[in-house]
Amino acid sequence: MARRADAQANRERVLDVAEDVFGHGGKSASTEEVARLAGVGIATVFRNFPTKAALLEAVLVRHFDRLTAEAEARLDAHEPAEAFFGFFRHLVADAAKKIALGEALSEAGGAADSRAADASQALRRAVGELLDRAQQAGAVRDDVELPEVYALLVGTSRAAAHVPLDDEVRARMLDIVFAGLAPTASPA
Amino acid sequence: MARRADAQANRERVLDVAEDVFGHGGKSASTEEVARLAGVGIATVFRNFPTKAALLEAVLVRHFDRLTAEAEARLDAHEPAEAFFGFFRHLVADAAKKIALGEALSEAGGAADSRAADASQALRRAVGELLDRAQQAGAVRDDVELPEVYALLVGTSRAAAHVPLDDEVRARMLDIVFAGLAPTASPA
DNA sequence: GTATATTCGGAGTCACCACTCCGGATAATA
DNA sequence: TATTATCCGGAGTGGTGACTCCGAATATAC
Repeated sequence: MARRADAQANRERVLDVAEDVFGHGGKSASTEEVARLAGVGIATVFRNFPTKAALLEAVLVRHFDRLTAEAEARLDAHEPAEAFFGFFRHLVADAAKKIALGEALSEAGGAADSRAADASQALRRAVGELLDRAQQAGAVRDDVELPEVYALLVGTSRAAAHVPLDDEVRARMLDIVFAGLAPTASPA
Repeated sequence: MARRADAQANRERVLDVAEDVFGHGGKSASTEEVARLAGVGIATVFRNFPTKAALLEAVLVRHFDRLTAEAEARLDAHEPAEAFFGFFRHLVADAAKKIALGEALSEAGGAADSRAADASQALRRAVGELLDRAQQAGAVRDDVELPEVYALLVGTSRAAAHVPLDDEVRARMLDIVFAGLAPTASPA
């Protein structure tokens, strides 16, 4: 019932800054830097997020949730092919700016118990939905399944995040993958 | 001129163990663990490799060199298509067991000055050669170039290294990429 | 304006890890 | 076997980074 306003604002600022810091330096970036850039003391960070892992998790959950929402929005707003390929491009471009996301995308699959794993699962389901629709629309080969598509999504994301890849090369890389997913590609 | 034999043996054992340790835990694995598993004192590790970075570099150079040799060998032993696609598969399967390799593949591009960067460049050139031959043989689209192919190689490697991907899914993932590289894929 | 419960900052603690030092051990030589 | 130059192990050092503690500060309630 006391100073709710500024405390809440601080929490959100920390989250925003953390997304940025971990986005640039990966998860090995230090908590102190987050505090410094957020203009608060270290204690404030730890008061809101009891652990560095908790902070990282909060960042990831928010990021995953946003991506899931984006996937669902595209499902409604676009035709199936555009929704699927457009989201693929969107996610990879996003990952290019957020190292931690790529790391998390792959590792969240392993970590069984956490909100981040849940959020990651939700995203995966959303991608599955996108894929289904694209296949029903005949824009993607029928014989591909989610695991390999998701692996490709993760892989291209990580490539984009770690290699200094200009936009053009990234686009060409994705075009190759998309050609491989297209139904007209070399009949088995 | 004195104890050459055991010192040399120790150095090699350390290198072997380091490849394993960094392969499993990535580059953040500790030097002490390398020493412990190699059955030597920490000092012995540092006597042979003055720095953790130097040890890591030695591991990577050796690994890159092996892969480059493998690429060149396949160029001689197989027809162009089999050489290219076979090596692609080989590298990704290798990376699945060596986390550090995937990390290094992507980062060695950035680090300008080091033997690891040189070795990485040599590997890249070998892949370029493989690609050229495959294109000349008509097994790969003419309009793709090395940067995007290499990015795909790095990305699929990282996906294989971090996601618990069974062999089958990995193969299906690669089949999609290969279909995208094939000349019969959707004409632009 | 005063009281008070909440939040703040940053110095302090602790664990970990890269790296060094040095007295002891040992392979090669004679 | 005795000698010795080389190599060895592991305790010690310094620095970094996650996390805690507590006195100061401040927003709200009266």
